[in-house]
Amino acid sequence: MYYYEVVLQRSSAPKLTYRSAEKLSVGSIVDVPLKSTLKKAMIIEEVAKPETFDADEIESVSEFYYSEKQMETARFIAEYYFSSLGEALSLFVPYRRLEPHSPDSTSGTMQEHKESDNGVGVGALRPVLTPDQQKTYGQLLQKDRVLLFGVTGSGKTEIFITLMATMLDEGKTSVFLMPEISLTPQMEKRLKVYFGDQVAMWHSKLTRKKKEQILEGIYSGEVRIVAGARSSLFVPLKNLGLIIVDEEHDDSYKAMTRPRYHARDVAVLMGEKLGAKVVLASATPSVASWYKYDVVKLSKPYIETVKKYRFVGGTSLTPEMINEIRNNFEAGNQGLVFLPTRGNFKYLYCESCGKTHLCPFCSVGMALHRYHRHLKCHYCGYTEAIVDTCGYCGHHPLKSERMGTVEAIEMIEEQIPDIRIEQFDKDSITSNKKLKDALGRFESGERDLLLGTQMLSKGHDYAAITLSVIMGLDYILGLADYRARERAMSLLVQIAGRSGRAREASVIIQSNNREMFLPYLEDYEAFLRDELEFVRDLYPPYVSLARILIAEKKQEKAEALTADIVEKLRYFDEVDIVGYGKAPVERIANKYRYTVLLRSKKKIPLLKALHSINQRGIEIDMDPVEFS
DNA sequence: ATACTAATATCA
DNA sequence: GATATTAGTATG
Repeated sequence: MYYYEVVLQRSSAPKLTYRSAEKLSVGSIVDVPLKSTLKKAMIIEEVAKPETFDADEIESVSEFYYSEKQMETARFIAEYYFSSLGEALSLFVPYRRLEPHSPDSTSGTMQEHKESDNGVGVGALRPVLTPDQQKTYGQLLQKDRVLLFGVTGSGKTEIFITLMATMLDEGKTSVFLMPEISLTPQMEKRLKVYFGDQVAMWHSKLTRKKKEQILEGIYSGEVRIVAGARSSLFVPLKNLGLIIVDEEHDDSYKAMTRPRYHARDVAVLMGEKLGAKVVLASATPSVASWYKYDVVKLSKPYIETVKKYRFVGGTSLTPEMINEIRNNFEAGNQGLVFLPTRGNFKYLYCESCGKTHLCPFCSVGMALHRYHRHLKCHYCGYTEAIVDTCGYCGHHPLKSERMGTVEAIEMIEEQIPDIRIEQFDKDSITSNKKLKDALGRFESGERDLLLGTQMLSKGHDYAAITLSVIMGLDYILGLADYRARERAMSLLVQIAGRSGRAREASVIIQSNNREMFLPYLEDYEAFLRDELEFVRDLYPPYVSLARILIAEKKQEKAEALTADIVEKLRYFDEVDIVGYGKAPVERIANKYRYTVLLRSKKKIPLLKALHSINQRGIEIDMDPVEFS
């Protein structure tokens, strides 16, 4: 009789031990009886016969299994991102055994499976590259892990396609990550031209049927390129040669539910484990990746265009901005208006000098809590009375208002009666079809103005836009986030990049921090250099951050648990407690929320400290990107 | 996680 | 006193 420790699928339960008359391999997916039901479970380890209890028998063994590499990666994710192994493994789609009754062929690694040559004799179709693209492609070939820094419109996609074609010719498969499901249809069209049925689009919103079809293709070896959202990382491709992470700066790569992994970082890890090349790419790379990885630049835009930047003041749609929109409209051109998305909080900022009222201890914006009549730092919890006068220039009163998409549209329509506006935000774009329709109406010229939130910045190709209006950048700058500057800067460049693809364009930037943005408009590298100095010794990539979330029905309990955790953490002298207290969003789903923010120069001591205090009822977020 | 159990609140 | 809701605990 054999005994095995198993973890339950999608469960945070501890490891349990079951017995089997047959020898089974680690990674096998089995059905086990628990209480009165059957559960799916994964075999983790063979163990000796337990002495303190009688183990139940494994009910059945499925034809699916996790490879050693998948197991290793899942172990890492569970350890580093503080999930159970059962939860981490459940991210992956398992492999399928080739022969149903193969005698324990040990769980294969991804590389062990040699691809049967799928009748690709003529070599994969490739786009024609410009000399610049060709050169960049050559540079990428030489690196195992690299950040491709290419301005919008520089033709990164053709280079990706060429890389994937090369992989195909070598008998290797590729994964191509994009931050948003909404971006997949556009990319699908381009990829299909070159790869036909060898490419499949993958994301969590696919129907079960569709997923099964694609998996069938992957198992049979027909599908050799998987492109899509972050879950594409976990499909069972054999012989993986390349992982591309497009728009690598995008926070959507960080999972907001357990396991709270960062797909970009896991991609790098998997690349190392599997010996696959990893290419991160962005027109506005994250400061962290810029610091960590070798950079290859592709600077020459595909189509050279001229952009005129202009800064304007104010905090809402000013007559000046409406005039710009009107002029552009009357000249028969299309335009784009961005305003910052939702945001649960309002911050105090000075209309005169544009500065945000900051926490004296954290250099982040103090949030206005009107209900409590106070200001609060969302990092350390420091609170103070509401101030009314700007600490920098003495101007008063301070402003705290923002404008939403609906108000903006009403205001523009009122003053430019004939203009046709397409609303483009979370409220109006609730499905893929609506997205396609909205973009379709704009592209066909049925609409004159595209007005929306963050969605506008995400890599969609728009036709010949000649005017971009970017509102509320100061609001983003003032967010309680150590990357507020990075977010504002990247947003500005991304949105500006949507315009002027075909001809000269104007970019109107509403900000009182002209001097902050101006030096970097044509030189993002300079920004990255300066920003690295700005965060040195305080924030990533120089240190690691971790955030502990405590949520309890009873406030006293949450508070006590927080105090208890903080007390325990004081004994770890390599870990700084940046701050702790009520979470910015104090109550969600009837639970009182508290947070602790930690900082450490070294990962290992930080992980050790966190593992020592980990318990149910708390959530640990490694490398957090959100602080609400 | 989840089934099961004990403890406690709710209601007629 | 019976039933609904919540908190606690063990699961193999």
